[in-house]
Amino acid sequence: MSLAKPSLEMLRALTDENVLRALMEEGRLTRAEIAARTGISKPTVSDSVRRLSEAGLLADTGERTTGRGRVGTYYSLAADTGAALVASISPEGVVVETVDAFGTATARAEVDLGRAPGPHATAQALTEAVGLVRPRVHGPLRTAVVSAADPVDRVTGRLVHLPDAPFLVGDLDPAAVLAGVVDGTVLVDNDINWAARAERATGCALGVDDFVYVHLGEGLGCAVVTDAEVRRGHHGLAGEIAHLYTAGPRGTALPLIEVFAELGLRRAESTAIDVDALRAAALGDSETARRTRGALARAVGGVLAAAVALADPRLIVLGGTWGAEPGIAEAIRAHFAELPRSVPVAAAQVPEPELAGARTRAVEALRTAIITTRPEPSA
Amino acid sequence: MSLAKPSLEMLRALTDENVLRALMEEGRLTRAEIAARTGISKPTVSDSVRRLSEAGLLADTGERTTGRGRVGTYYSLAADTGAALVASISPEGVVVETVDAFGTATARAEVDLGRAPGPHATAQALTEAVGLVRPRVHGPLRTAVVSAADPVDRVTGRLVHLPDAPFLVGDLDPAAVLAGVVDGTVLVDNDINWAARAERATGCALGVDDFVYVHLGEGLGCAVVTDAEVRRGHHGLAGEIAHLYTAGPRGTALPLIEVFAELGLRRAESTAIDVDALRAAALGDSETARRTRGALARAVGGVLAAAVALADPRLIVLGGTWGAEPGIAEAIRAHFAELPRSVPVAAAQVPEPELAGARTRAVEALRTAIITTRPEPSA
DNA sequence: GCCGTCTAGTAAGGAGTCCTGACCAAAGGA
DNA sequence: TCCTTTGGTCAGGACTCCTTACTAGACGGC
Repeated sequence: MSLAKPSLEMLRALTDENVLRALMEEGRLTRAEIAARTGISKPTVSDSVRRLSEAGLLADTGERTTGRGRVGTYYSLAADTGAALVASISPEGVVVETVDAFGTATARAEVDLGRAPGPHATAQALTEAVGLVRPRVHGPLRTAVVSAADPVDRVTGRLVHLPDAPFLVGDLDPAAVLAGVVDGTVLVDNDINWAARAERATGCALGVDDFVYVHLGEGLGCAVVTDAEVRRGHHGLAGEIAHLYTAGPRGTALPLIEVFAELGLRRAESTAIDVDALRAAALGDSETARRTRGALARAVGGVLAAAVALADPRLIVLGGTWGAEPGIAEAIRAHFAELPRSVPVAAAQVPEPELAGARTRAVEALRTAIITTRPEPSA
Repeated sequence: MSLAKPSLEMLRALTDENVLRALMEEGRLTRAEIAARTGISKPTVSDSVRRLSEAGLLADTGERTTGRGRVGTYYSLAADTGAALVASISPEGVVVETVDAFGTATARAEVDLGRAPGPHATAQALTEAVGLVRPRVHGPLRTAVVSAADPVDRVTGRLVHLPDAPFLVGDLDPAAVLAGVVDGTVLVDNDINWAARAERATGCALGVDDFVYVHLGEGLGCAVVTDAEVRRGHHGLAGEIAHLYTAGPRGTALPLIEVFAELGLRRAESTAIDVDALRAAALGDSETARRTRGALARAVGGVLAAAVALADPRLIVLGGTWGAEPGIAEAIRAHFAELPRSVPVAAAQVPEPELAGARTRAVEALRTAIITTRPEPSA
């Protein structure tokens, strides 16, 4: 780790960054307001604003202050500083959004796949959705953040098929599909990791630095958040719990995904869980439903215990199509509360969590992209 | 997260930090050498050296360059910039060292507890050992780093007793014991975490950003390293695997620590493992030894599989009094290699790993303490 | 033994950044 | 109409870093 070399240029860049960040957070500000917010003196802010305006990053909005005193000039980011692309990829289809540096979603398109899933159709759907939003945004697409419903290789960004886990979307390289339309980097991560980030930003894990998010849907997975970050592991496969040994319905040790096979809750010809069948089997007051819930709670409880032992979370969040289902979540919570070293359990609450998490990161990435580009004065 | 406000003072502080860090790494340097190393110009370095000398942080060593050209003056950290304390606490006794900002150990003392373990005797031993090293160091003890053979509460720094895990040292608050002799902060962590850091710094996990260190000794535990840091979790209890469910000797699911009870390898009146008995039972060519090794390998293998699923390490390191034992380690490795999603397994190799890891951190902490103190010029 | 060479360090000057304090411009209120 | 209030500019100064040129002084070749 080499230390940054001090220089006046670095100082000026820091001032510009302060000004830009203030405007990104507030939308529009006068120079006096920027000075008050950042603590930087008024003349210095004026200098910075002039530099950034000449570089094309800021623009006079045309608006003026009203009230006592001299009229102030509102500045804001220039209209063509660009946008970021956010995409969510699942076997059901593709959702694409664009966001600007203020975090405002500027366009959105959805393309359903219906009865024709698969990697090729998904890639086409992604291209189509991007084509729908592209004309609606000004300036370049400076970065993209993608959520995918399969494990993602941390280095290559490609979707990965693990043994004993369903391959929901299939072999796909989102970065390659987007390479033509997006200028900067494309960040791809698993939908569960994005959902966990969303719960931490705005949901039931608000501000919690250490928690585990367990996703129970067609696929099984979890996200481990420690020290305020999702930890992806070496390949990006941290939290792939399908093969984790836990307690099976007859008390024997079984890989988690096999529990669903024993219970007859997997879809034919696949390792994916049949969520409708599971709901039908586990919900209600019948004795068999109660027994199924118990089996699910024991199986999931084993996973939670392992997560607690290894990650020591402050909280466990249950998400996914059946994980957040009240009847089932309650059974899991009740069983887990009996174990030693139990931890509070909460249900996920953010809607479209994978998109929300990816959107937040996209705004961050776009902002740093804007700040780090320091082009020569254009005018 | 508020952004640092740019100022000339900050720039100067950065220059001083560059100069100090260069000297900390190299020991002694002339101003010209500092300039070459840091990329900062010679006049600026001369200014910084004058400032720091007047503040009492640097001193002319009296040494001069030899060779062609004008004689240069070697500067180094002043002798009284202080030292850091490193302590290792285990039921066998206490080891205390002092280190200076160059990372050199300047004094060492060991106090064995022999047949009188327990928290009270340990606290006394710690005080005694500190008393032995204290007169041998110049300047203040500006920070301390402690390794303890029990789980450590991340917030309070106290040793913690978990259900179903042995309490080897016992109820102790190292920071309170050291409060009188150490000026700055006291950082306490579990010995296994320190050992993992040591393996990453100099051992078999050199430079690996994601790995899991499994400690198999009297107690059981592991350290999870992701993104180049040991992750401690909310309470600091990440990696406390004694209660993790795994495969027992008869194929049933059992908490890891119970496996040793079933095998008759625990000490009387305690949940601690009888390492001598374990060695006697598991080593050698007999059929029963082979069977015991198999049982151990299956039990540990379940833990490794859980760690792989949740943390996705690039490597697994086996440490501890019997975990690094070749015969047993090989059995574990062979069993684990058969599982899906297997990962390379290595044996720990750093001697006194908990002390080595704590020492490295102590040097870092001491260095930042020196850099952040910016006292008014003393002369 | 002398002189050129080479290197550490200093001096002078300048460019750049930020700040303080004074000042100016213009709108609203009394 | 005049005063107050506020955004913005101007002038001057403090400070930091850099480049360039220079000095001090020891080594090595002849």
